[in-house]
This record gives sequence, structure tokens and C-alpha cells, in this order.
Amino acid sequence: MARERRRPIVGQSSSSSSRIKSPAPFLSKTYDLLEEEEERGRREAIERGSWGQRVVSWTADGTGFVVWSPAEFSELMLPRYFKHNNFSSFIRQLNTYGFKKTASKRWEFQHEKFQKGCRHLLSEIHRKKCEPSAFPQYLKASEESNNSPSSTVEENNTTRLLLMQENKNLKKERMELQMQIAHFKTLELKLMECLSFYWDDHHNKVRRLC
Amino acid sequence: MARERRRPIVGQSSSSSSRIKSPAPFLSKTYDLLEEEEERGRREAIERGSWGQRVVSWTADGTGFVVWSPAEFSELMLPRYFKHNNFSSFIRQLNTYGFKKTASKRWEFQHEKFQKGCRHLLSEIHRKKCEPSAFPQYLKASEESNNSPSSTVEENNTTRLLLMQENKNLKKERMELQMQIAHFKTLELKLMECLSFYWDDHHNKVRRLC
DNA sequence: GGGAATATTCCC
DNA sequence: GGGAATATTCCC
Repeated sequence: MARERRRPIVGQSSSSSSRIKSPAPFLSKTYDLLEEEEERGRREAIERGSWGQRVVSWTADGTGFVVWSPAEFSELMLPRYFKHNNFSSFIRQLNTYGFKKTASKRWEFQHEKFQKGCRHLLSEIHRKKCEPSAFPQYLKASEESNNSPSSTVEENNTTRLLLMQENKNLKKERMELQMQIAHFKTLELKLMECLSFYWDDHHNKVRRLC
Repeated sequence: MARERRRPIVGQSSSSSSRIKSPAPFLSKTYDLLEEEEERGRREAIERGSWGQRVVSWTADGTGFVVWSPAEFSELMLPRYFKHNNFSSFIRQLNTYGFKKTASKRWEFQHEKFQKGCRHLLSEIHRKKCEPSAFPQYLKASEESNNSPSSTVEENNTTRLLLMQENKNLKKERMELQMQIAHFKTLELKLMECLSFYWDDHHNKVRRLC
């Protein structure tokens, strides 16, 4: 049974500044799983001299992946990374995170930010629904009609409460964005320092050559 | 790995009339688990003539149950019924369904509708939050205070309009912050490119000097 | 594909 | 204890 914590110990506190959010466990695990299978393929190629069948692999250009054998994938690989062995649950997660099925006759999936060799992009992938600032889904329909002249006192109260919640969410979001910006500012500073070192170095060289 | 469906095949359709709702899987499983342990106790009593230690059991009067050994319970029993082996997750579920801890020095829990010999009562136990017709939990508290006798319809309307304005401002601010972030991302990319140029340059020089 | 209920985890 | 995010299941 998989028992690792969802996220690493460091980089946790939501109040710490200038952190990089770790990617959703689902994404890291799916990426791990592909790397593991890649590695297995490599090992077997050396041992046996043959490439062998793979259960799942990156596409040739590394912009997507294919589950070649859903049955083996579900029975053998899923339970080692997730708390289930259902292919459909895996697919449900892919959809939640915005992956697209990109071939009609194979289980091939793609996401702009999910690419071979680009683990650092994973943290830019987010769940599709429940945007922090959005109203609860089931109330959205009623919202439009609520502000009409005919709306009752209770309807107005409902709107007011929802606005308060949306407001709170927006403030939380603002805080997160501000922290991201703080992070970028630090990064920029470091890059500029680094750059100035090489800049001096480069121009000293140019001077010597004259 | 537990693989049974959450609910039996029959009694499913939410549109069929005169059906008996099956209880939440968590409740059935917890009940099963207690019956299983009861049965094991009975068998061992016959085989060995002694009652033996139990990991979990109904209380003497059957109105609650006690986890005598959380460690064994978590390692040995939980994974056979649930997709985890964490005692705290089990407790979280008990709280979700409204169970109360009824002893200070033991892990003893009770729920009015969870009693020995009364499996049919399980379907009357419901999750505490997210009643379909209710407001989100987090809004309930503020609702009461806001609907106090002293607040007039006009006051509520004023509040609502102010909230809408603040809301609009927050969204504008969000947009601006997001644009700042986009700017930083571009900048970072350019700095990295630039840096990589000087990096190569620097290392070529170092090589020539050797 | 995705909405929604339930389960599991993480955090206060 | 419980809010909230993520995971898993079930159903349309």
C-alpha cells in the first residue's frame, strides 16, 4: 500500500513566502510511473538486447504518453502508485487535470505542461473545476435571476452571503499571487547578480583582446 | 485491495420509488468489521476455551464500540475494509458521520443509529455537512448574525452593493497581478537565455586558459 | 467527459 | 473536531 505523504516535508507552509508549490500528487506519480517504465525498458534492452513490450510510454516526441496495455497497466502499475486498480479512475483524474485524449484508437493523452524531461512544469497544471473564486456550482444558475427587481429578501441575502464568500476567496487568491510575485522578484535579483558576474568577466576578456 | 462496488447492484436508481437506500459504505464496512471481530472472538472461545484479546468490540450494552488496540486495528483490520491504514482517517470518517467519542481514556464511540444487532438503522445515518438544500457550512454562522432583527432590507442591499464593488475591484487586482506574473515569466526566460550565452563564453575562455 | 457523492489526506 | 484539498467511485 502506498503510504508516502502527499507532498514533501519542505515547501509546505502556505504562509511561507517565495515558495514553489509542489505539483499535485496525481501528476508526480503519473510522471514517476512513466519514468520507471522508461527505465525498465532501458534495463531490459541492455540485458536482453531486445527492447521488449512496454505497458505505457512517452510518445516519440515526448509531448504525450500512451497506455499500450490498459489491463496490465491497471493490474500491475496503478496499485503501486495509487489506492486503486481501476483504469477508469485513472482516466477520470486525467480529465480532472485537463489532459486530452489525442488518438482515437489508442489510449494516448496529452497536456501542454506534461512533457518528457519537464518535471518542473507539473506544478503549473491545475484541477479544472472549483476555481477558488467561483460560486458553488449549484447556485450559479440562480444568481443571474437574483438581482432582478422581483428578487425576494431571502434571495438577496443568499447573494450577499455568496458575495462574501467569493470575496474571501479572492483575497486568498490575491495573497497567493503576491507570494508568487515575491518569489519572482527574488529570483530576478539572483539571476541579475549572476549575470553581472559573467558580464564583468566577459568585458574584461574583450578589453584584454584589444 | 478492497474492490467491491460501493453499493449493491440493486436499490441503485435514485428515481425508483419505494426503495430502501443502502447505507454509506463507510458505515456498512465498520459494522461488518465489528461483526467479524465478534465472530472471531466466538470461534476462539470455542477452540481455546478462552475469550482472548479483542482489537475492537461492541460495548457491553451494544450502544457503541471500542477500539482496544489502535495499532493492531490500523495495521490489520483497516486495510481489509478501506483503502488506507490510518487510524486518523478512520476517526475523521466517524466525525463526518456524527459519531461521538464517549470515554476519555479509551477509543470509544457512539452514534444513536449505530447499534449492535441493528444493521437496518445504518441507512438513517447521514454525513453532517453538504446537505443538498443547505447553504455551505461556512456561511451558516455569518448568516445568523447578519439576519439579526436590527438589519433592515435596505442595509442588506447596501452591504450587497458594497460587496459587489469590492468584488469587482478584487477581480481587477487579480488580473493585474496575473499580468505582472506573466511579465516576470518572460523576463526570467530572457535572463536565462542571456545567462546561458555568457556561461558558454566563460567556459570556453576557461578551457582556452588551461 | 464531467457532475456529484463519498473517501482519504492535510492542516488548523 | 472539522474545513478544505485531493482522490476514488458512481452515474449521466
